[in-house]
Amino acid sequence: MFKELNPLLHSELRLGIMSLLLSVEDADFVYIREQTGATAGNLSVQIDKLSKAGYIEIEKTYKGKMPCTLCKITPEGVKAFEQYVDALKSYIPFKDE
Amino acid sequence: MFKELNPLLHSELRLGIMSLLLSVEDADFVYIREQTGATAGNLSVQIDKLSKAGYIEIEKTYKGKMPCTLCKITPEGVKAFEQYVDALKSYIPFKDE
DNA sequence: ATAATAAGTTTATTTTATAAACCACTTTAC
DNA sequence: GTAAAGTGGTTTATAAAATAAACTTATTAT
Repeated sequence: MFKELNPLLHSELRLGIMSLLLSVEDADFVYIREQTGATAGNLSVQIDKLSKAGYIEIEKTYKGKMPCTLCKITPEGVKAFEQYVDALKSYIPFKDE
Repeated sequence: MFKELNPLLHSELRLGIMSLLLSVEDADFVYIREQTGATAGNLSVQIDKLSKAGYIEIEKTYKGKMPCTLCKITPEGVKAFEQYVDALKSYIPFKDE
């Protein structure tokens, strides 16, 4: 009847991160924080979870002298997101308006 | 950028309950438990939360001599569900296939 | 009468999300 | 230079949530 919702994606902030990363080549920590409105601590934790699940890749670089954490969605991440959306459809009658 | 996801609805079980109740006139506790696969304890708690939020109405009746808890979605519940779906769309590129 | 089952509820436990506190470094002001 | 403030995060502690286990009350079967 209802498909299981991947708990790693069924989280407002993590879903936002993934949604954002789906639409860009990559994004840095600060940009993601600004776009999602998350606190740095929360973002750090959630990014780490997504990374450990293999849904995103993290590259620590520098922008000038400042540290810069780049995030990029992986193919597994894209697949998991698509499956999550598919599962959601079992709960929700979606129509594009 | 991303709309807020009503935390009361952004829960796998509660979303399932609401989705189910949207499609029927009403449903009893046992039926909801069967359809969602939830344990009775979990279902009891989540139904209570939805009820306290005014999203569903609970009527305690009897089926023969057995207690029977009937649930029915309220207009506020329908509205909240629709808003939740709308918010979800800010995270997810939905297409009907 | 006793045992098993049904329909829930209450309570306790585990997990999760979130924020507060902190660290390393950089820039700005004196 | 050195102190103060700011940037980019991480770690740790707290609050909230989901979930299951244990319990209650009544019913049916033996």
